[in-house]
Amino acid sequence: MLIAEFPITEYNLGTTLSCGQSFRWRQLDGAWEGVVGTRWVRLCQQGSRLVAQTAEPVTDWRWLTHYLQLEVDYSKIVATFPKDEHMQAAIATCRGMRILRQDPWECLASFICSATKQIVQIQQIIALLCERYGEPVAVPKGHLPVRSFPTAQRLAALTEADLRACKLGFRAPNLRAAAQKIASGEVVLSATLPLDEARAELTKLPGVGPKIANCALLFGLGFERAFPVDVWIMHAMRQLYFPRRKINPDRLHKFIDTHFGPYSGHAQQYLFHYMRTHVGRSAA
DNA sequence: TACCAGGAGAGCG
DNA sequence: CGCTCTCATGGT
Repeated sequence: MLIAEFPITEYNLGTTLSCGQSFRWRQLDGAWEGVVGTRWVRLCQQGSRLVAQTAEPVTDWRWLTHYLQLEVDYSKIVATFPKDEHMQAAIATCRGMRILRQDPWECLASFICSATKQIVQIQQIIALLCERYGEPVAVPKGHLPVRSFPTAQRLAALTEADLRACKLGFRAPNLRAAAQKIASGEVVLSATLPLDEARAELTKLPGVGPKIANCALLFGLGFERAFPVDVWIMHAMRQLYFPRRKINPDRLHKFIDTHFGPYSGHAQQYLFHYMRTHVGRSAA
């Protein structure tokens, strides 16, 4: 099978693939093209069905349904979000947006590249890394060649200069060292440890602090309570939840832990996308 | 042009 | 502990 259809409800594919949790999807002729693991795939949402096309025959589609989290009950998650006006506005804006389940290494490495970069630039950096150091992936006839995201082993073998040439700047030594520690097993990407321990493991890596660790935990390792706080979320907190009040970091984390519920990571992504698309960064 | 970007970490008082 | 500075590069 090169083409499969999946019934979907309350799923917004476009928003999900372009909201800043992943960086390799491109919109082309009303469809989305990307690479999941080592497979090229084209996705198209037609109302309540999702059409997926691959380059090579597929019998087991779980790699895709798991990545897209198609089996997840959307309304159950949104029902746990707080009922405050800002969250409700964010839900209205982002309806159907899902949290993906990405490859943990690709996700971690991508967010190591993301530090103080705009999303467009992150996409460029990752495109360069894949183009130069990824493995070729099968594509349909006549399609431009595509490569997978480079493994930790591959990046670990590069020089800092190789990475700087991919526009990583001061992130280059961090990505290199992280790749080496993951490749050697010195640091483990665990989806089964308690959240705090999994985060502590990740922050052993150079260039990985709480924000980037939480991104890897949420988008790659399935920790749905991991709550990345970047500049946009700080704007949301200051502008929406603590207007004209000084934010004490300790109090902020208590608020985050208690206010947003068991799927706070999802709620975070709603606020992030809402701020970027409908509120803006003014009055920071 | 000046400011800022899905930050982290060192140095300082 | 809390603040400031630096890191590299390019978008707006």
